[in-house]
Formats: sequence, structure tokens, C-alpha cells
Amino acid sequence: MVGIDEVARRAGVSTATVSRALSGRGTVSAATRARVLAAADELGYVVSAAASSLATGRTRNVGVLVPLLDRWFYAQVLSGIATRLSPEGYDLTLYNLPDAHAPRRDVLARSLRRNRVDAVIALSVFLDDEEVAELQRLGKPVIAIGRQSPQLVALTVDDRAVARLATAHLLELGHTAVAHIGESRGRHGEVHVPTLRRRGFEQAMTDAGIPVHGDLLEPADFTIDGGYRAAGRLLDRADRPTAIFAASDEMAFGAIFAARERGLRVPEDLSVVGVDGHEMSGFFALTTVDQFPHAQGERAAEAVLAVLRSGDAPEPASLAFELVVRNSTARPA
Amino acid sequence: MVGIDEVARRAGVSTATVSRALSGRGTVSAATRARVLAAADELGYVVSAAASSLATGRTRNVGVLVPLLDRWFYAQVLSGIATRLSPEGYDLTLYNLPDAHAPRRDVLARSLRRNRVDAVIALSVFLDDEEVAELQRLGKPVIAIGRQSPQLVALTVDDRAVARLATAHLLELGHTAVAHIGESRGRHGEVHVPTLRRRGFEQAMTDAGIPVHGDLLEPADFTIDGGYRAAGRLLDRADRPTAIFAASDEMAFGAIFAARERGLRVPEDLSVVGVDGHEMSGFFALTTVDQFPHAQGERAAEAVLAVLRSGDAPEPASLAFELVVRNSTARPA
DNA sequence: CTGAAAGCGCTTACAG
DNA sequence: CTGAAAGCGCTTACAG
Repeated sequence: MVGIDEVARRAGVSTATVSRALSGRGTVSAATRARVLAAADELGYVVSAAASSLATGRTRNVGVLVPLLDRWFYAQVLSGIATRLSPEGYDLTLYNLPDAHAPRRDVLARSLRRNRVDAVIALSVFLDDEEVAELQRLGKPVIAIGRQSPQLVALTVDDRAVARLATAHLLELGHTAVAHIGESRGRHGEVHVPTLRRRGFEQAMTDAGIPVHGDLLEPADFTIDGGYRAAGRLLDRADRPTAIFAASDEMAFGAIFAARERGLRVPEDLSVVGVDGHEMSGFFALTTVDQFPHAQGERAAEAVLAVLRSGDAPEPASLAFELVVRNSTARPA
Repeated sequence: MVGIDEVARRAGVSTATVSRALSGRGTVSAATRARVLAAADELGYVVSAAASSLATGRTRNVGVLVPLLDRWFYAQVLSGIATRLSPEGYDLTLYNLPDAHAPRRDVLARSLRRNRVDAVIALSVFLDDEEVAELQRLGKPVIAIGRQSPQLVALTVDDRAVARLATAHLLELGHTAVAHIGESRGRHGEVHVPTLRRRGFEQAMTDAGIPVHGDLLEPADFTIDGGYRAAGRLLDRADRPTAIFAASDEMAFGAIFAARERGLRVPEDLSVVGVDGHEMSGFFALTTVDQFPHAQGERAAEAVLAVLRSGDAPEPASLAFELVVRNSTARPA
């Protein structure tokens, strides 16, 4: 690899001047700059990340924390982030945060502290207070997607409103036996997305004068299979619901598979609504609340870039969502 | 951030000794080592990536080149890679290689040359000769997944064999009108996965004495929607096939949607086989050739770690695949 | 506008 | 087994 001194020699200037010409910081005469650029180009010089970042303290790298790499939603957001970071010359380093405590601490207390990133985007990871503190101790901008902790600045959709919108759609069609598939316990209080969706569901039902009893809430883990099994439990009951609001499209797909397996037609015998705007929702004719995950990633990347440029603290922001009505919902029979 | 000299002061030794004690390289007495470890732990010291990598030339970071972040297959492989890299203390930096020429050059000639990675895993990206040369000029180990260039060491499945296996399954069931959805042009010759799958299909058909005419080959772009449209074209013909071999599960899903839309039953009226082992293939009852993408990622990561440890050149290897028969295939009516 | 020099925070021969 | 010192390849006050 050719170094800065080779470029300096070829251009007949000092390394300081090469550095100034290439970075655009400091003043260099037009003629000198041109000579330096030509020399760098001819030699194929690229600045060494390690040397540059040791000298400046900046890395031009953003860390992204993801709970799972192979869920559609996260892949979408990640893709959105990469889309906006790459043209700005920023790299993206991935940190997979598993459920287990030990490896999580390893990522937060070790990997991230190696000083390899200028900022962190935390994607829907549920951090406990100690972990959040660890993250903030980095002294670097942190942007969360999805509310994860009261202490983290986040880009969020209004998850209660999302759930109310989906539920209200079913109620307006005339359904009264509406069940919800999602998280039913409230461990994470005011910042837990699945819990907020369940609360929004409950609120819409209550507002419509329909009491919500525990039977209408089936817990599932946001996978297709989880949705399939939860829906199976609901549909095998004597008093099965006529509509299901699933807290994610993948769980909604599972519900559709469960219905189909039982000879129930969607939407004639069962209406289903999801959340996300999954790429396959159109094929399933699934009515869903789209939350534009790719755009969420882009927004997060933009927020990070803005903070890095301005030095200002990041600001929380609210993300768009939209009900997309397709053919998985209809009036009850 | 606390530095090595603070640790040295606290432990009452030189920074050289701290470095040796922490890295395990060089000799340190047990007592000194214990004191250093304790001091480092108390201070929460973590070595600076930039300083360490400038001094050693090693980064403990692996670059992964991906064409698309939001395809299921790539997300799986990526997840497999991360799974194996993370416990070894290696970070993973993502480089998205789009189709356009300019940004690709930017990644290969700029980003990767910033010296931020010790090795590169290239995931199903089709590089032209110049790009491969650029990659090799890095002087770092490169492992490809999927055959991409004759010059790159790769982990590959035998794609012709995969296609023959899928096609033979349909032929054994008694189908003779078998169509293929995939890539139909052979730009990339001997190293292009879609082309190899098409050739395997043609070979199986020819071996069975069935001539393959162009009508049986419908090009598609490996997305669900592409498969849906390609299958639509096949199924709208007067002499529609009784079976379809799709070169990916996602295209197979699209084919199933296309059949369903036309009132054709799978497998009674149409048999469908895919390739990949997609997480949803079970729900679609799709017969497929599983190629275990998560395991492919793990294998690639292991190969990279082995090369990094031994200093030996990487070696090509062959990956497993397996026909999984489900309910999307049956004897023709 | 430009250069000499110090410094970023480590690692590693070298000497003892 | 341990320390002093040079060096990794840049950047940036400082001086001119």
C-alpha cells in the first residue's frame, strides 16, 4: 500500500500539504492541490483508516446494533441505513446483540469501546438500564430506532396509534370479536413496542365499548411460526374471533396459513391485519399498517450524519405510518 | 477513554508490559499479569482499535461484500458469518455493492483500501475481471461464497447438481412438460450460478430424452414478483407446463401465487420445486433443494478465521445441499 | 501558502 | 521477565 510520503515525494511537497490538499482542511494553492491530487491518483493512494483515525479521533464508521440479522424488518432498516451512509463515505460495522447477557456485555463493553465508530444506531434492541448506561458512556451520538429506553434519543412510530388504526379498521367493518396476536406481558412499560401495540389495541376496543378479556390476547414472538401457532390456538376455540390484529406482518402471514389449514377463508371467515408493510404482504393480499422500514433506516442514517456534522445533540423524531387496505379484511359474515 | 499508560501507572509497570500482558504475546510473570489484568479491569480499559491496528497492521475486522441487504438469502448468510466472527472478537463491516459501476469502484478502490479489514468475504457479487483484480490487489485473503470468478477462491454448492436433483425429482414423478424459471442468458459462463442451474436443468431433461426448447425457459430476477410474473407467462399458455423448477424459493413462492390466482391447484394441477430452503418454504409446503445459507455463512467465517490464523492461502470447498420433498410436487394429473 | 515537528495510542524488536 | 525507545501513517497547531 502506498503511503502519504510517496505521494508527497511525487508531488514535490511535504506530507502536511498532501494531507491538507486531500482532506480539504487548511489552505493549499490551486496549483499545488492539482499536483497532489494527480500524484495521489496516479499512485492509487488511499488514506489509512487507522492512521487517520488515530490522528483525528474520527473513524468515518457507524456502528449498527441489531438483535437479529435475519428478520425481514431489520434487513430492511439496515439496507436503508447503508443506502444513505455509503455515498457519504461512511462505513457500517454490524454488531449483533444476542439475547444472552454475556455476549451482549461483550459487545457493549468491549467491541464498541474499541473506538471503531463515530456514532451508533441501535435498532430495536431492548437494553436494560445498565446497558444503556454502558452505551452512553461511549460519549458518542446514539440514535435508536423504536423506543427502547427513556434515556435514548429515538426515531419512533406512534405504536399505540398504529394499533388503534389497525383495530379501528376492523371495528369499522363491523367486527366485535377481534383478537390480538403480539406480546401480552408488559415488562418494558412505556417503551416496549409490542406492549404499546397491545395497549393501542385495548384502547381502540374499549373506546368502541367492547371489553377486552385475556382470551383475546395471544402471545407470539413476531415470527411467522409464532403467529401461526397463536392463530391456531385462537381459531380452535369454540368462540373463535372473526378478526385478528397481528402486531407484525410475519405473524399475520402465520395467521393466514393457520386459517387456510382449517378450511377458513380469508377474509370471508376471518379478517387479518398486520403491521410493517412486508414485501410479501401484497401477495397475501394482507391489509397492513405500513411503517416503511427502509425509510426508517434512511432517516436514522441522516440523523446520525447531521449530528456528526453539526456536533449538536440528536433529536427525537416521529416516523410515518399508513393503513394499506387489501383483501384480507372484510365485513364479518 | 482510559489509555494504556493509565493502566501501566496503576499496575506499576511500563506500557510495554501492559501490552504484553493483555495480548498474551511475549512473556510476563504470572504476578505481573494478574496485576495488569486487575488494573485494566478496574479502569475499564479497552485497547484502541486505531492505535493497535496502526502498530500491528491487523484490524480484527472482516469486510463483507453484499449485493443486496434485504434479500432473505443474503441476510441468512450474513447472520451465519456474524455468528462465527463475533465470539472470536472480530467485527464485521458491511460493504453494499450496488449494480452501478461508479459506486462499486468506490467501494473496491476506496473503502476497502482504507485498510480497515483483515480479510474479505464476497457474497454472490458478480465482479468483472477488473474488479476482481482490484480486490486481489488488496493483498488480503478473499473468500467468495458462490462461484463468482475463476480467480477467486470460493465456497460453492454444485449448482448443476442442485438443478439436476430438482429436475430429476419432477421427472421421476412422471412430468414431461417441465419449465424452468431463472436466468436464461449465459453472460457469465462457467461461474454464473443462475446459468449453472439452467444448464443442470437442461442436462437432466436431455438425459431423460426430453428436448428443451426456449419456451420452457422463463427469465426472472430471483424475486417473488419476478417468479410470479414468469410463472404467469408460462401458465397462460395453451400448452402450459405441469411442473416448474424455479431457481430460488422466492421465485417458487411467486409461481405458487400465480397458480393460485388462476385457480390452479398445487400440486394437483402444477408441481413446483425451488432452491434455497427459505424459512417460509415449510408454510408453502414447497419442495426445495435446501442449501443451508446460514451454514454457508458460518463456513465462510471459519475459512476466513483459519486463513487469518495460519497465514495459509484459503482453499476452495464444496457446500452441502439436500432435496426436501414436501407437498408442492406430485404425479401429473 | 507551506514545512518541520509533535503527537495520536499502541506494539515490538532490542538491551539488560 | 521487563523497560526505554522507535515506529506504525497520518494530522495539525505553530512558525515562517
